[in-house]
Amino acid sequence: MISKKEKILNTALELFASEGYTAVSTRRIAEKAGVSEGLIFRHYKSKKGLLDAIKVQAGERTINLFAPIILQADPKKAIRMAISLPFEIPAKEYPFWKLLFKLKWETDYSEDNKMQPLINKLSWSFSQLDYKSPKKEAEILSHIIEGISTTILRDGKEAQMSLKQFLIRKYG
Amino acid sequence: MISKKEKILNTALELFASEGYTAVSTRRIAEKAGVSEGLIFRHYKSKKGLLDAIKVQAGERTINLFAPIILQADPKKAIRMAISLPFEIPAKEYPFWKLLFKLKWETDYSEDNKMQPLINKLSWSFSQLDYKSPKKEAEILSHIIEGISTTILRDGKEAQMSLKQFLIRKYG
DNA sequence: AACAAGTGAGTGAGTGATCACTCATGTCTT
DNA sequence: AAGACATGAGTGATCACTCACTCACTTGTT
Repeated sequence: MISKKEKILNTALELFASEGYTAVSTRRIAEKAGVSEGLIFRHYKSKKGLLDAIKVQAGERTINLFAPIILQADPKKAIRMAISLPFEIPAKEYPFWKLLFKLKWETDYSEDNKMQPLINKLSWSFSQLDYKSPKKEAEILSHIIEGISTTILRDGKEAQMSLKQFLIRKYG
Repeated sequence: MISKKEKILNTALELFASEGYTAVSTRRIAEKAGVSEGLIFRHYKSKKGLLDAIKVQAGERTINLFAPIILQADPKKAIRMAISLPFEIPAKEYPFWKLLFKLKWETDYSEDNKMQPLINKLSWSFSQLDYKSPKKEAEILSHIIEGISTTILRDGKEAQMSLKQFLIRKYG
């Protein structure tokens, strides 16, 4: 059984992702979620509070996504997993990650870089494999992964599959 | 002498870039630009029309930015110029490019990929230099350039300078 | 040269619609 | 009965946009 509180959060997430935070009214969220508008403010104080709750969830989901890579002891495997990461995201979660990528451009949210733990792990991996500049290699690969993620979120993963193989060969 | 019409466009550009399209009211644009609110609608029919005018300018500026690279006959030089691109943008133009990067995530704008001409040129360059998979190399480098651009627009270019040198060595 | 007629940039009070948010009230569950 | 959950009409504020109007300036006529 999914609670009305969760229903509100999921609906807001979906609408914010596709149309943007300011463009979506609390009335529309309530209608689409099948609850009264007042209930939004009972559970999440304000519209901003609703967004904050989504951001908290975003942080948790990001950690969960990175966890298996961070914990991977084999540097080669860690790099392969990082490259595969954008392809592992199920399509039904696309709205969620789209919203995260949008939020990167909001002034008060860009500060804490969610990618940093992954970059650190990649840096460690390249270091283990005796790359000359592991830190720079890690930064570059993280840019590539982020770029591929962006493309996948916009156009789907199919067209990017061959690029994945190319990267795994290149870094393998 | 800068016309009021231009003043409106520049002010809207600045506010849209820093706070987002929907978050900025036409009243605030008028106040900051030092014109009446009505004038906005005389020159640009609607708020959406104002955004469209900015998008047209964006397309022109992007072409101008890529032009010297596209025209470069030496493939090595073309690649170096592409890598240097994010560092050549003057700080006063940051709001403009920030807005462009934000707009990438708006549903009706993401379709036409402004980067494609640059990717094609890079692909040609790698081909000239006998890379095995010039197309994929070009896609990857374009992701790196876009990632560096994003970082520079958010945090400034200083911290990225060493990465630029690293890339030029790598691809040189 | 003088003046009437016309043009369009520019104004700002005013419009209905919609915004985030409140609160008196109703309906469950125990 | 009582407290938590839930409602939706109502609130002032703000939204994008309109419109009647002014005024500096150009154009046509004599």
